[in-house]
Amino acid sequence: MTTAQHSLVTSWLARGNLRPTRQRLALATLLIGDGENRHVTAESLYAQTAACGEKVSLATVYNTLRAFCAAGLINEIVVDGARNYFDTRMDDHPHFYWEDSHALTDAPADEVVITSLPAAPAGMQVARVDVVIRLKRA
Amino acid sequence: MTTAQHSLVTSWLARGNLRPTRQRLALATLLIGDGENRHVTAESLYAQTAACGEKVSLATVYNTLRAFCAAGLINEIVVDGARNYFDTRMDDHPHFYWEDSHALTDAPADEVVITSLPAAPAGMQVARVDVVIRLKRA
DNA sequence: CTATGTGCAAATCTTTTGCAGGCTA
DNA sequence: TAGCCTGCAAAAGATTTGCACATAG
Repeated sequence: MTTAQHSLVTSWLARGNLRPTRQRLALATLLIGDGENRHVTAESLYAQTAACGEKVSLATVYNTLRAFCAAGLINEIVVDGARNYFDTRMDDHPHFYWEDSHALTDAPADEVVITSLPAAPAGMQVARVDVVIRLKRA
Repeated sequence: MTTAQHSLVTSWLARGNLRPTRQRLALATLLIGDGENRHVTAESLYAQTAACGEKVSLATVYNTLRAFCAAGLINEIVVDGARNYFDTRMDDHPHFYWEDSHALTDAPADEVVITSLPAAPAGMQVARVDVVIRLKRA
């Protein structure tokens, strides 16, 4: 981890009022360290920590992803009943879900245009509009 | 179950090449017996069978919903990592997901207009576009 | 009669939780 | 120091599966 990454990640955690522990720094660096958006599952992120030599328990990966989510630093995306995905990008945007590989990627937001949306039922408000474009092998 | 319902449900099962067993008839009647669209989970459907005196095991409810799905008679909708929902309506249409009650309902399809959609990546095709409008208490 | 379908209990898989010890502010 | 974190193992929930018995065609 470079010093530039370190301060980026540290301030990111600070924004969520989360203490910069070794484990959180490691996970946060994997998530946002290079400025790219990431789509991970607990398992995939856990595998990455192992791959780069960081020692973080699976339970902590789960707990930390939940903590990041509760702190408004990442988003949870539901596309597959078998596992939870988390997205480092916070704005409401469409996704591609690759059904054969179980991969989740961003879809170009400017190419998905929703012209109209029903009003929320009485007493309710729209929390978010999820658009998932499910892809299968042609 | 009226005779009209019986023939409706029987032909529905036949369309999926599924034998009309007592359990399947019971479940199918609850799902499409009155012509209305239903959104169920395995648990909710199981509870309904119990409520109307039909004896079907929970495992069979799970297996049967999977069978209906594989036969193209119902659709699986993913909106909540904790449980699977099934929709008796087969066309691609938007949903309201009530986050506080975990209920899933149809959203008026004509009020959700998607003007443009990105092309599927090379070698892929769009299987379905899921639109879920997540509602929270206002 | 033969292939399917069903029920039960056990197994699986992902995610959460209790608790003792460690670490940040 | 006080409170928040972490790790481990156990718990929890939803769903699937193995196997013996039942049933549709």
